[in-house]
Formats: sequence, structure tokens, C-alpha cells
Amino acid sequence: MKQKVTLKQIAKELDVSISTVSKALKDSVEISLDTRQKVKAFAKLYNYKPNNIALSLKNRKTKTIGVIIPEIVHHFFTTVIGGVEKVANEKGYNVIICSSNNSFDKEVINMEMLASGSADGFILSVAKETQLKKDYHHIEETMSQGMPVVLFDRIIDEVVCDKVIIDDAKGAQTATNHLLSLGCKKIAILTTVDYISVGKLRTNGYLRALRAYDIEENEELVLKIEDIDNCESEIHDFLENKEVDAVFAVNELFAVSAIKVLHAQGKNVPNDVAVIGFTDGILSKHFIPSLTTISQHGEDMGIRAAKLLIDKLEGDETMTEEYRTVIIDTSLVQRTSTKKSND
Amino acid sequence: MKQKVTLKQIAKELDVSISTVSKALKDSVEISLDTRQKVKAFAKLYNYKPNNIALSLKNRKTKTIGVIIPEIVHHFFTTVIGGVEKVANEKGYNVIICSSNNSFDKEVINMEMLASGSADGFILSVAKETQLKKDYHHIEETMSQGMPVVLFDRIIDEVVCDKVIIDDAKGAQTATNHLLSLGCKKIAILTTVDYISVGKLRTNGYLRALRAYDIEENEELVLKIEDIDNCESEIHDFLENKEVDAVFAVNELFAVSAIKVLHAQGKNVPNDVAVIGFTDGILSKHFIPSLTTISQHGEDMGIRAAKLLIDKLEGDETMTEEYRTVIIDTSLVQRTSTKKSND
DNA sequence: AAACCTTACGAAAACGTTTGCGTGTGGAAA
DNA sequence: TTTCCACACGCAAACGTTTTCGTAAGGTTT
Repeated sequence: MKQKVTLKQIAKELDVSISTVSKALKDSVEISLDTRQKVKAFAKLYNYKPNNIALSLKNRKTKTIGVIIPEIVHHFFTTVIGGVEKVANEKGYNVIICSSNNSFDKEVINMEMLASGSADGFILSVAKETQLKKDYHHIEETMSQGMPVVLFDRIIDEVVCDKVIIDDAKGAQTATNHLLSLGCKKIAILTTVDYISVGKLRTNGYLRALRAYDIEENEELVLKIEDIDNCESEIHDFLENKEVDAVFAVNELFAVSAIKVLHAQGKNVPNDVAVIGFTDGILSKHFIPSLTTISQHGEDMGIRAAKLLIDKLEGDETMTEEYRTVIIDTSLVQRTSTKKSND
Repeated sequence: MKQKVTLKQIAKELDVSISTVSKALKDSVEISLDTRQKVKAFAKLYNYKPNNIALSLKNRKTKTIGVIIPEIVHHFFTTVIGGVEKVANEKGYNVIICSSNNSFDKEVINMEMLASGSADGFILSVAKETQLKKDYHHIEETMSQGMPVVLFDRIIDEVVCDKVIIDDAKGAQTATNHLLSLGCKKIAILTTVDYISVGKLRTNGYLRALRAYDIEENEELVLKIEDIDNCESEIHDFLENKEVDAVFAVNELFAVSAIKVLHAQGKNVPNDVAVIGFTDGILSKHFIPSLTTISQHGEDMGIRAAKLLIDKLEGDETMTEEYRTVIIDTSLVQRTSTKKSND
């Protein structure tokens, strides 16, 4: 089995020094044209490719971005990754993706692993457990070692670094306003428990929209779902014998589950009850009825996050201490799960 | 800004040699207990972590698996990745994921990039373009440099290496048989163009099942869809004025699109027409009606692929020339888009 | 006191690169 | 003939490890 060819081997074959080979391949004027051509021909023949590891060691940078996300089997996160890859590849960076599986420990392990030589910087959305535990030492440690970190979506207010988020509250407000503008009065919200930052923010946006319409906040219309895998039965119990004319769900799954429950209860969506979701994924697009949602523009988030990180990576040391928070606009995608305004 | 601490720095601080520090951290008996403790305390204090890059260079292996898939925003592939990550992490391997975006060029670039030092081996599902082009030089080159490659799902018969696949034909046959056993006679198939290996295989399985039931093959019931983004209108035209009592779709999207078209044509699923899909994704589970499908067990595929690769990576050289093909069993997941047998 | 053995540590090579600087060779200028 | 300068190339250090081998100091045996 052929092994990878190195400078040393080429040098030996051609009976020159390693440095000569290296310089020849870089077209250095130090080396005669003749030798240069000979070396290059040989290198092509043997398919020489410089060893990235050796380069990383020498240059003290890997040209690699580490991305850590809570779940890999998740449409939103993969669209973000898509965006990251796009600009990373443009700029000659590699992308390593690890999932924390929403586990604090795995997040720490992955981060330490990548931090010890495999990546130059991080793009990170923190695990649920991390948000619950409020232990961010691994992030701060990484940053204190000079590696920039960009947080996205599930961010941490207490950590000072670059961030890319959507305005969750505003998005939720837009969603709720849309329902209100359709004439809905009794709007339920299906949200997550409070320690999930985005869930809480969306709940806030919902409440804010209601207040702006002078609608009294009604705790009976708020369902905070803990066990996502079992959401349908929770939603079922919640919606039973409850008079609502609209449902705002903070994610796709809650939205379609709600629709199923409503159907089972003999209600029509959107005619009897309007439903609006959050995150524009596969389900929203293809479900019947297709879902009106707030789109998070995941790819844009990835693009912006990668740009922020690479800026920091390649910027000079002076601007290193400046941190930015980019807010990606959400948009309302109107489909059929809410009535049209001009009906 | 603190920089990462190295053996050299610890050595200088403690006024011993680098080798002493290295040995002390490894609890070598060569070093006195006293020195060992001092060094370890210091290392902990400064949060010393060995530099992976240096280790990779020295050991000539990276403990990293490169995964290249055609699309990152794709439920099936992410489940496979989930499986790969599972066993990789167990065995102390890192996973780098790159998407080829179904582009041959990007597949080659990613592979060369990872091959030049970043990964010890590959798990790969080839891009559409690669299947069309039939150019596999990058894969063979990688293998000839001593890096093992495991192909999965979209494999290449011409390349000799480890492979993990499902029996697509058999799965399709199972699906078709299920429809036949429900009494369906006029079964349409929505498939891909032939150069997509899995599409072709599934079509073959469908035909085989029909023949076993002595049903004549009818070309009018076969739709080969080229433009996936526009499949719904293609399906619409195809199904118009066609008397069918069942549809077998080779993926989720075709299946739900078919159901939509059928609904629009006033047909009920499953009562008028039964529909069965392939790949058990989000849509299949949550769509109404929920889809009967053939599950590919993506996570299992990832697990098996990773095991094969790591075996090769850690096996001795003697068994290197043995290649295995693992066939993952598919299973029929019965939901509501097909009538129950005992109705 | 000579010969030997432990103990505890350091030197150096190796992994594959890049690059600043030193140097031998040849020809041209003086 | 001597001096000088390009030219073309090699040496060696550096990146951070691990590991083999060498060795100084000190103690133990004869």
C-alpha cells in the first residue's frame, strides 16, 4: 500500500534537500527554474499534498471552525450549519461538527477536545442542560485561551462574546399580532419550560402583544411543555374543554400536534381555530394544512455567525476586544393554518 | 490574553526538562514521586491539555473520522451521522462532517482536504453528480494512500471497499407486497431517474414484486422524477385521469406530494388509494394521514459503518485486504396511509 | 577503595512543514 | 591573479509531543 508522500521522500529521490523541494513547490526565485520544474513534475506525479497537521502545528492555526449544536437530527440546526459551511468553504476553512446531544458533559468534552488543537474558534448553541445548570466555565476557559466563540440561537447573556440571534420576543409578537389582526381573542400559547431561553423570550413576546391589544393575560391559556416526546398528550389535556380561537406554538412539532388534537376534537383549522408556528421546517411546508410560521432564517444565522468568527480569527489583535450581537430578522410566512386577513 | 500552556512552559517554570514533565504527567516510575506530584499540581493549575495537533503529527493518526454526505439538511443523513457519532465517541474518535452538496467537485475537494492530515478514514455517501459522472478517482486515490473508506447508502459497485447498505430492492418489494396483500392491483411507483442507484434498485424491487404476483408491468404506472423541487406538479400530471388504487413512493416527499395531489383530485387516502413511502422521517411520522413506510434504520447504518471503519483503522495490517458489505434490514412501519390488512 | 547498581533525570530524535541565513561554486570585474 | 557578487542550494530551528537511551549522583557490595 502506497503511503502518503512527503517532502523528505521527494527530496531523497531527487537528491536535493527538503528545503529545496519546499521552496521549489512554492516557486521561490531562490531555486533555479530547472530544479523547480523537476520538483513540481515529481510532486504532481506522486500526488503530493502538504500535510495539514504539520502545517497546523507550524502555523499554530488549523483553519478549522468547530461547530457544536445540541442536536444533529434537527432541521433548524442543519440549516445553520449549511450557512456556516458556505462561508467557511469560501474562506478556506474546514468545519467540524459535534453534537452535544443536549448534554452538558458532552458539550464540555467536545469543546475541550476541539479546543486542544483541532479548531481555531467555535460556533456554539448551548445544550439544554447547560442552560439549566448555568455552568459556562468551558466557554470562558476557551475564550481566555484566545479562541473566539460565537454563540447563536440558544445563547447565554452572562457570557460576553459575539452572538447571533433572532429577536425571539419580536417574532413571537409578530406571530401573536397576526392572530390578533385576524380577529382572534382567545389565543393559547404552547411553549417550553422557562429555562430554555428562546422559549421564555417567545412567551414574553406573546404576552407583550396581548397587552398591546389590551387583552388580559390568562394563565389558563399558557402551556409550558417539559417532555417534548410526549407533547401530544399534554396538549390534548390542555386543550380539552377549552374555548380558544387560536394557538401559537413555539415550534413546529407543538403546532402540528395541536392541529391533530384539534382535529380529534372536531375543530377545523383554520376555520374554527387558527394555528401559527415558529421555525420554518419541513413539517410546516408540507403539513396539511400547511403552517403559517415565523421563519428564523437559519442559513442566514449560520452565514453571519461564520463571518463574525472569521473576522475575529483574521482580524488584528486590536479589535479583538469588541463584541457584536447580530440580530437576524424573522419573517412571517403565511400559509393555510391561519385564515387570510381579507376573508 | 492567556495562551495555551505547553510542556515547555511548565518545564521552564519548574526548572526541569520537558521530558521530565511529560513523564511525570504519565506517572512514569522513572520520575520521583515528589517531582511527579509537583508537576501534576502545576499542570492542573494551569489547565494543561496536550496539544492534539502535535500528537497527531507524532502518532501519524488523528483519531478523527471524516464523514462526507450529499446533503446536511436531510433527515436520513443526520440520523446516520447520529449513529456514527455514537460509536466514534465511545471509541475516542472525533467526527468531521462535510457536505458535498451533491457536487462532484465539492466532494473531491472535501475529501482531499480531509485526506491530507485531518482524518484517518472516511465514511461516505456519494453525491448525485458523482454517480452520474462515474468518476471515482478521489476515492481510489484516498484508499491507495492507506486510508480506509466505508461507503454507505449511495454506494458504488465499481469501488472495492467496505460498504453499508440496505437491500433497497428487497425493501421496495416488501412495500409493494404489502400493497398487493391489501388487494391493490394498480400500483403506481414514483421514483427517481435511473442514475441514482437507490432509486433504480427500488424500482427493480417494485417490478419484482409485481412479477411474483403475475401482474404485468405497465410503464404508464412508472414515474421517474428528475426535478425534486418540482415534483408535485409532475405527480399531478402523472396521476391525472389515471386509475390507480395504490402508490409506492421511493421517498417521503414524493409520498406526501402524492397524497396532496390525490386529495385535490377528490380521492381519499387510504380508502380510495393506499400510499406507502420509503425512509422513516419526520414527515412520515407526523403527516395526516401518517405514512406507512419502509424504515431504513439510519442510525444503525451509521453505527455499523463506524464500526467497520474503526475495525479497519485499529486492526492489524494483515486483515486490511478484506472487505465487507453489511446489509441493514429494512422494516415495514405500518401507519394509516395504507388500509389495515384485517379491515 | 574499586566495581557495580539504582535512582532520577536530561538529551535528542522523530513526526512534516516553512523560512531565515549561511555557504560553496562559478563567473565577472579589477 | 585576486576580489567580489550572484546564484542555487543546504542547514537548522521552530511548532508540541513522546520515547529511547545515556548519564550523573549516590549508595551498596566486594
